[in-house]
Amino acid sequence: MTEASPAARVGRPRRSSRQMLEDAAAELFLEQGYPATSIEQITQRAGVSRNTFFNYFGAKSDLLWIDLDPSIAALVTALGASGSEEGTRLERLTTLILAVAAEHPASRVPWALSQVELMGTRADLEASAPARLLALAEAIQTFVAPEESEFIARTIGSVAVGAIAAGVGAWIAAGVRRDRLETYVAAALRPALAGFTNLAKGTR
Amino acid sequence: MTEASPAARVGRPRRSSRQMLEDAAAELFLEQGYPATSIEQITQRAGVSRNTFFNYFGAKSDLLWIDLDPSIAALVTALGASGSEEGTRLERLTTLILAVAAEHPASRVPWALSQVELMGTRADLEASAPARLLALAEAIQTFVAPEESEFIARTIGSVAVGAIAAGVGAWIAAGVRRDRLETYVAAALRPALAGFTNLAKGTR
DNA sequence: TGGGTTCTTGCACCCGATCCAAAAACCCGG
DNA sequence: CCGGGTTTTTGGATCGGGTGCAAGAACCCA
Repeated sequence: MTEASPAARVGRPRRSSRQMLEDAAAELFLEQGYPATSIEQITQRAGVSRNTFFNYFGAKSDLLWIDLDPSIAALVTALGASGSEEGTRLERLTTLILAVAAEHPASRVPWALSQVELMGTRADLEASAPARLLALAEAIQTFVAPEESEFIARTIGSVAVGAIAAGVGAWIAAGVRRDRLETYVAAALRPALAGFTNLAKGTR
Repeated sequence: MTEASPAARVGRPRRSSRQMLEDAAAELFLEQGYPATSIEQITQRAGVSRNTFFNYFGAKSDLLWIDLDPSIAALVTALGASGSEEGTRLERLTTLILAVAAEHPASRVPWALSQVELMGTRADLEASAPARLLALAEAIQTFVAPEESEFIARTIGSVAVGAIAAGVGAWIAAGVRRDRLETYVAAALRPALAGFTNLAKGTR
């Protein structure tokens, strides 16, 4: 996705181009729309070379996920780092997801998603979504894996991601008067995962 | 996705290029892998011009979905055409999905999916999946919309698609000794949708 | 002052995708 | 059997995202 910036304290320092690139891109996307804006235009406005863009972003579509990527990564690491506290992993899954959702800054509402039709981001947004969502699904799967069959673990991963996506989508679509993110995610996630409790005796 | 072929009985007849293109592509993907195979190579082996490819397929990645696209389309139309029989729409949703799954030919197991790592189809497969899955999610959403709130309808769409994907994935991964497709889809779909029944009094 | 390291840049290239105009192949009415 | 109307095929041109590479620039430290 996005190149990590190890902030090396040796060698040539980066020209702090990253933020400038993001800003230039946001401006141009608003002016002309996403598809009509070429990477060259972005780098031109930012005052750097075209290739420099790829030092900071792996793809043009990475710009669409600037607001969400940190929280997605946070959730993935949270799932990986969670020790064995009390409660079934399925219960703790919901808790963890909602906790990360609660920590997501209310200000960071992805313009690429809220203004899809205005900026024409849909196509690239769709194409670049699975890379994020599948990473999430896999993290969820391995998180619940110890207490579920492989098949059910995978299913929970897919289903949870679907629910999260629906929740986040509703949160974005709600407009400026929107409630807190956890509210939407919880409302979608709860019923989606309800059917997986006590599945031991049954379909498994 | 794939261009419709109205089979016009006037004008220049199509060379039966479509099947030839599919075959040539399948061969080349096996020989060299998907990313290493260019559209030009495919059309060359099929004996047609490069542009002809785009008369039959909207994108290279359409080749990856040859086996699944018909069933996806069938499900979408089935959801759209379903009159008002008995039972809640949520119940009929499962029935419809499983019916379409049951009609999917057992022979049509997408090689692009079963041989992901062998043929290197993952990246393009991911990028082209949402176009299909979102169409499905929307169809499901509008199907259950009359009996659910907008938010819950959307959530059901996302969650059901997640479950279906998990089921189909397991079906493909099961190898040649796989059971019938409906079995896997049912096992994933049932628990995923269970939590949405009798939601009227509660989270709604 | 001279490495070693990292960032930047230019250049070349590949490939998927789109657009357009011309030619080819067919059907049918006259 | 000849000449529109229609559709497919094709070639040519163009665009833009993405990759690879090698040279140079900017910095730190010894």
